[in-house]
Amino acid sequence: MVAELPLLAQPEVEACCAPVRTAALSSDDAVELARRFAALADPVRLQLLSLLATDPRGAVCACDLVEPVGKSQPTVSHHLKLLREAGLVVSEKRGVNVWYAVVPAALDVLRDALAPAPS
Amino acid sequence: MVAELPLLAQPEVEACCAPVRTAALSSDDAVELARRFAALADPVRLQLLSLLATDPRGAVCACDLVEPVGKSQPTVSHHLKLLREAGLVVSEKRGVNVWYAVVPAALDVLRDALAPAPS
DNA sequence: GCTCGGCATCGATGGATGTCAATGCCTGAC
DNA sequence: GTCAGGCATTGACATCCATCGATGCCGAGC
Repeated sequence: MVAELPLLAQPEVEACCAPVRTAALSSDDAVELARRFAALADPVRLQLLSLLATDPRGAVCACDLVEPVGKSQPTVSHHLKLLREAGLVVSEKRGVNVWYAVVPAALDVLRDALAPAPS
Repeated sequence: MVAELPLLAQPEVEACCAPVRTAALSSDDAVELARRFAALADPVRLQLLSLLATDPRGAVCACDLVEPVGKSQPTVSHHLKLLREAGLVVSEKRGVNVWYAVVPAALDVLRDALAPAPS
């Protein structure tokens, strides 16, 4: 339904940690989950994610991400790197430009971690 | 199904911000959402939330929260304060002790913010 | 009154993080 | 080869944040 451009290849996303509300979190699981939520704990990164997730092309050129968030190019590049390291986005070089796309499955994992306990 | 003890009163929880994957986030919404996710971006706070959410009594005495997370009493108190300020937990004094309970609706709000865009 | 126990607050410290200017590295065009 | 543009990296700086010891406050019991 989209994509004149091929979408970026989606990586496998590993689940993580029992849902917070279902079982007591182990210390290791808590560290890992916190690391992932930390990627969402910045306004610039949330705006970037939102821009990527809502673009009808399914991906956005890095050159089109700087102006909307109102930060310098190095700062945007820095946040994109963090998002990439958190597995929330993927990137791909296309000629001179770099295109970014969200990894929906990675957001789903975080969503599941907040799911209510069964019954 | 629970509660010999009365559960803590649940406050109203205000929704916040269009879902990240549905519409482009405004700058203000992004700041507010980031503030809420920041409350989840720490292992100790996630463990505390998990302890509260999974306790069959629906609430836990602060005195029973220090040992499980392996941090000092002031540190635990500090994190509980942040969780309270983020609206993720509520507290109530019962005699000498203070009891804490999660606010499930507040976690649901964060979950909804990560919901996939409607088809 | 005094004392003890539970929790919050304060103050200090070390480490993580957001930001930007300057710079480096590629790639494509000429 | 040279040049220009796009993005990443570096270095520096300021700010925030997690942590803990010490201390304060308050309620219950004596």
